[in-house]
Amino acid sequence: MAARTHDAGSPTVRRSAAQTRIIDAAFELFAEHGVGGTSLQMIADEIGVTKAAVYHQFKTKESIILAAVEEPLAKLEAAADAAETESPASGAVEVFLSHLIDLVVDHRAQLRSLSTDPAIGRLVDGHERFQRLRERERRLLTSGDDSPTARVRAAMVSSALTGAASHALVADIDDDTLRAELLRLGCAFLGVTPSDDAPPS
Amino acid sequence: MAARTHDAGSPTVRRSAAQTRIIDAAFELFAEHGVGGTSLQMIADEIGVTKAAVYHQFKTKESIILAAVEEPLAKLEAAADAAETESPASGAVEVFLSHLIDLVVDHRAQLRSLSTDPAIGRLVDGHERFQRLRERERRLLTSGDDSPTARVRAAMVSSALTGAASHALVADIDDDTLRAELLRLGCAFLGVTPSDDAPPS
DNA sequence: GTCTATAGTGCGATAGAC
DNA sequence: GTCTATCGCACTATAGAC
Repeated sequence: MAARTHDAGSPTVRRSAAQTRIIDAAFELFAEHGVGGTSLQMIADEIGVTKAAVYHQFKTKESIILAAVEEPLAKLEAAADAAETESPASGAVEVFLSHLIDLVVDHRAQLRSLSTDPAIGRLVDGHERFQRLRERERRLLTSGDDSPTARVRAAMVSSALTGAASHALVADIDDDTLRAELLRLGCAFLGVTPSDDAPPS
Repeated sequence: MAARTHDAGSPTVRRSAAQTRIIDAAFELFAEHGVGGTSLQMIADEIGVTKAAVYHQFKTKESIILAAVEEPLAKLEAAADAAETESPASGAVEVFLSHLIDLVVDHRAQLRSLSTDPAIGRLVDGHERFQRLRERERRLLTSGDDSPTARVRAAMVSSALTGAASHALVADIDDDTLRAELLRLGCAFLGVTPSDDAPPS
């Protein structure tokens, strides 16, 4: 079994088994074909039911998209929670990076396209809950520094972690190695000295 | 006028004015809605013609997608050319980064979603020309080092530049400042000491 | 919870006039 | 180079039986 630094915690939203199967299939298909390139028919086919059965669980395609991104975004919120709780605050960045890396490596086959899909972005932008989340991420990654350098650095590290975990260049690297390298290089880039309570190999 | 380190060079493919209008509109719409979320009708409406007029210029939607990504990919090839020509090779990485940064900042409103769009990825993967390009990018960014650390670092810097240039966090930073910061931070991350023949402010 | 069947719309693509 | 008109199909979404 792989070493894992953090646990997932309890689910934010209760769902039926049928709903879970739909959003799992949707999550995979959205990543593979894009949201705009995924039809309800493809989702229904994937789990072996008809479109009508899917519509019984979710009234619109939009609600499926929201449900599909709910879990990763909830985990990102949990990462911000854990980092902001850190005291003294000096370890906050590393804690946040560590949780963030768990998240992106968990979904390394999916997150690259999902995190930049315009349909998802537009949907998420409409929810203040997620706007608050982005503000928290910004504060954590910039440590409150509003200078261009700090903001560019924050944008780079955020993009680097999400993008690199899903990059073809690292596809054959196992999860544990990838997590360790991302944390080491990410901390170095931000000028943080990582504590070496590394997961055992 | 903004300071620019590199010039675009001559076009790789000759196109009619009508074709140029189509691919310009398509490029914007693909970035805004995703390839799967952009219809030929939307492209036609954007430039004020009918679908049939678009089909007269491009036989399929696929050919429009390919034409839309041709220019940025040709510029990426030019960046690899310039870097590989560099002698001694020690400056190759910085030259490549510098050209790459020009490219992503030029299209900072579009490249984030386009570079990860599954429809584009699938199309580009089918062309050996672009597979060769990815191999060249890999060699340039890893300096030939195949270790996990080097590959993760390469994936991070590649994702960081593309992602950060289009990131909401840096939307209000002007192009020149953004280019300078990306080059400085990118070089630092790769352990390259940038020559300071910076563009004049 | 899943099904068949269908409404209504928009899709990619084509034919042929101007 | 652009148009009108259209084909066949897939789409989101709904109604109602089981």
